[in-house]
Amino acid sequence: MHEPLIQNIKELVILNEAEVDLVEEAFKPITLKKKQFLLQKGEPSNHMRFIAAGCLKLFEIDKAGREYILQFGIKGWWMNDLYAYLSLKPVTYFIQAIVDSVVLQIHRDRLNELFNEIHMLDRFFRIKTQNGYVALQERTIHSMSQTAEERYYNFVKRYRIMEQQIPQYMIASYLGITPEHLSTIRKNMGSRL
Amino acid sequence: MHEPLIQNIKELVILNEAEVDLVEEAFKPITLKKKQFLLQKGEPSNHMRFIAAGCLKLFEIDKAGREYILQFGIKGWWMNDLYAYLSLKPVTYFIQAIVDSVVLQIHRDRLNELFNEIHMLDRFFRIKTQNGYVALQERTIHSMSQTAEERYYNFVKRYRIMEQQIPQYMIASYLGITPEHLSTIRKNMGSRL
DNA sequence: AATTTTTCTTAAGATACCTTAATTTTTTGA
DNA sequence: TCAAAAAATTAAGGTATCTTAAGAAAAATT
Repeated sequence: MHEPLIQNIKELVILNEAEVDLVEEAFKPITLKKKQFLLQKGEPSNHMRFIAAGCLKLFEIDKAGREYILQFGIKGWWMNDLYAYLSLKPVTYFIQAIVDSVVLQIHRDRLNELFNEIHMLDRFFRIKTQNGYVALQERTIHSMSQTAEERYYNFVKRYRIMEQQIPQYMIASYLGITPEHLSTIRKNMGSRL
Repeated sequence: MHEPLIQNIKELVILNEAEVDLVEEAFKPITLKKKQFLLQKGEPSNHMRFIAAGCLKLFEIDKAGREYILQFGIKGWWMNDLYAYLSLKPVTYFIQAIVDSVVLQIHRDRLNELFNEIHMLDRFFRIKTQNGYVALQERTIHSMSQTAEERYYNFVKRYRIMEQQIPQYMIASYLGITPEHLSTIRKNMGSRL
């Protein structure tokens, strides 16, 4: 259950056995059925969350009821409404399982304790967040400089594994286009894919 | 010279006097004339950088020579091609002074030493990066869900201080629109501003 | 296997934003 | 203080993407 988490941490920092035990004890599993919500707008987000299995989406719904997907997550990814988590304010996003999933989560208070007990954990989250920031910055550049077709092509190339378990209309939302437009793009790309 | 930096760090974590001295010694000032480059595509980015005065932009230039501004920075902001800094690869972005500026910078090697000497520094950069991530995520959502006019209006409301020292065509680039379109938007907004 | 629900496709008309190009205004530097 | 450079405006025509609406295909449920 906890192996992917420990492996994920050990990719970036060194933990001794006692520390591994501390971490394993602190993270509790949550299982989610397809379409089940992990987080809904207005709730507090008191946990840091790691995806141990499955696939989830983090998204916003605007006043017109339109859904904007900020992030997909699969096994080995971290997912949260970080602003709500850090500020203790109610979340503005939703997190929902796209397929049956397992999430490991730790309460903010316990994680903050762990930061003092395991110095390397501060470092781990620093590096993780830095990497996430870099990826998001790249997405920002691409959303400004590339056409929808280019963005779709790059998404498929980069996230083949995800693409297979995610419906097309969600990918469209992630790319910032309508499902209808993505459909036309796919038709036009034809054999090039 | 170093006060804004120390203040910036002390907003988030506690440093004792010895640690303050260490930090002040480690960060070296660089002065930049308006339009001078701090970083150009292809160079390595071996320093973490803090803006002590002035205003700079971080941007990409695509094959067609078009400029896409990823970030503005003023006094009290951090600025870097984080990917290049972390990966040791050549930078893909440019950093250029918009007005005369002063930057405090520390070499990666020295900063990594400091992470071991001052545990709170790991935490400082973790929190800083988390905040940056949250801000970037919000920008992503807005670029998907808002019109150019809404984005401009929010930019002006949020970054009044910046807006005054930055030419309009750069703000257009940051917002992902053409200078011509921003001009029309301003005309249409008219008295509403 | 049949039915319902979800997802994907197609197409026509609408619109936000872009491109190009010329002109005006503002800022900079000699 | 004037000339040159940089920045902002205007406008016409073009294009990427959206909206709406309907139907087809695929997947889930009974």
